[in-house]
Amino acid sequence: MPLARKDVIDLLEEIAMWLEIKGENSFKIRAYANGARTLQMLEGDVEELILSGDIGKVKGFGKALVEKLTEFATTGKLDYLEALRAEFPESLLEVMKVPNVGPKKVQRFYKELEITSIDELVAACEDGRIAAMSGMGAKTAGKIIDSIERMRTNAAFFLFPDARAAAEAVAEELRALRQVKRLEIAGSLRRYKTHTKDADLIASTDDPETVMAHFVGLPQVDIVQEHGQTKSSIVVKGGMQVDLRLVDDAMYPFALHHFTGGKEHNVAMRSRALKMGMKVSEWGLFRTDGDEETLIPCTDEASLYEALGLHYIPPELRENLGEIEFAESAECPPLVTEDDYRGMLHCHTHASDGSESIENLVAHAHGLGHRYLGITDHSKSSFQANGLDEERLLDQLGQIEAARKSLPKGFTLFAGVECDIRVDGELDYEDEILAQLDFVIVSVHSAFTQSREDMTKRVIKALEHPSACMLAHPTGRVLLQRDAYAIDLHAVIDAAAANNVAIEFNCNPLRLDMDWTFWHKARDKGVVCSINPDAHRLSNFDFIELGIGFCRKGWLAAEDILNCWDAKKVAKFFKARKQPPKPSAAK
DNA sequence: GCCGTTTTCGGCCCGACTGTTTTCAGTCG
Repeated sequence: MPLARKDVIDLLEEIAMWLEIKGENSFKIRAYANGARTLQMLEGDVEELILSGDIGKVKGFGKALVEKLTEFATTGKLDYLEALRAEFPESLLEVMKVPNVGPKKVQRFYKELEITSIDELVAACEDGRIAAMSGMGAKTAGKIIDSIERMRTNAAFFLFPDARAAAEAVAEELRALRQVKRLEIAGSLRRYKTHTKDADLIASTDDPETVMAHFVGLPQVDIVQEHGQTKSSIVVKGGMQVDLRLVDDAMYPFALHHFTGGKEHNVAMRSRALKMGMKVSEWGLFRTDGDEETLIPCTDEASLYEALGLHYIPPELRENLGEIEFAESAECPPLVTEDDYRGMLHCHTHASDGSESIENLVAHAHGLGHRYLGITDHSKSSFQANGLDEERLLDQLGQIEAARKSLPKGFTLFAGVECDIRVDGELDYEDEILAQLDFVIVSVHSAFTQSREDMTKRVIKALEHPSACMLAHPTGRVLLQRDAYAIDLHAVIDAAAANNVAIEFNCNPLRLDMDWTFWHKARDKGVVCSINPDAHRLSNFDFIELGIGFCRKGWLAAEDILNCWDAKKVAKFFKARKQPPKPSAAK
């Protein structure tokens, strides 16, 4: 049984968690947590990386981590972790997940009250045992019960568009106040993370008291968690937490930068400042000289970066995944914008499971300023989606041909299909049928439980088919609902590059697939990206904006994205891929 | 536990809010 990346990540994360509960040195804990995080992004076969010893060359993996990972990769277990597990009941890891309950409390509850589970914690809060502990009180017990209640009733995470909509609603109310000078949504929403726990708003004002009072009194407030002078925190109806930070307008760029994060980006920025004899926080950038601190004024985030010897780093890239090193020597490449988008290449009509006619889709796309559109209904194996058999597909081809006679001037309509990749990697139509189309998208809609090896082979075989032009939603994940199927995406990316097949960034907010973390490397290997909402109705075109944001996060520029090319170049890309079918003996 | 253009030892990012204290620990981001 090969060692999966996820097993190693889970291992390191679990160790970090136990060390926290034990009350270990926080830097030791961070070493394990950072190791897990680094592995998430590291390319290549993790088992190979460990067994070859190359893992030791990766920053953050020192002697201790290398030894432990080697033991785990060789024997399948780790004595160090077993020993940690033996010290505490495993269910304490669950208790750690309760908001406002951290390692110190977990440890005390366990040692003093023998609490090992969330249920036992609730009981102890209710019967007064928690309140009776030194340093605790009735409020603490009540707060813990509330946290558990919220954790159980609300989803822990919110999808990007839901979270942003909730944040926008609050932001709009606050912007309407004359006391608010500047306000922005910061945090993970500004960085385009696929899902988020809360929203962070940053605003500048001369009158924090009034603004805060208004914030905690908004009609959408369900619970006020904190109400301070510079920071307050509410839970809005629907369950999402929204934090507001208020600063003086001169401090706004520092606060905006700080609360945009991400955490690791900030840590790296502060270390950098220290090395340069400066100090940076949400309250400013200071030159330090002994106890003397002199503020270095910055009018915006760009000047903050400049003061630290860096080119500007767009928010989407701030994850400490190489962007700081990049910005030391070069300007950030021009990332794709919404204005670059010229046409959508994956949508469904009412012939399969969409709700619109070809004409309506064309009119809508044209109305949005698009210059072309690709029609791609499901193929025959997708019974659940009313997939088209050969006869219906050819009939649709005729309809597209007819529709082309009355297209808006300069608009191009591509005839395609979203063709199922069958269990064995074969495509869902004969080559002669596929060859009649302008382009073919291939994707998996069945047998999600195949082994990683079989699924990878299956998809790669489809990419090697001469008609395949694009791989749609490469992992099949449905965020917060269904995990990705097991697949070696790095191998798939290599195959896509070798065969010049585009990979989709499916910007349906439930999919956002292939994940942003892979695009930087995929682009470097020459893979072309195609941003598509996989539209089933007209409103789905709105998802394109999300796709642009997430592809910016993946470091992509307009030239890397098929949909930003003009129709002629797109057609050329499809044609280059498509090869004429071998003459059939029957004809 | 990791790391090194101050360092192989001694650092490691910084601050707000809450609850329980009466100066601070815990938690969060």
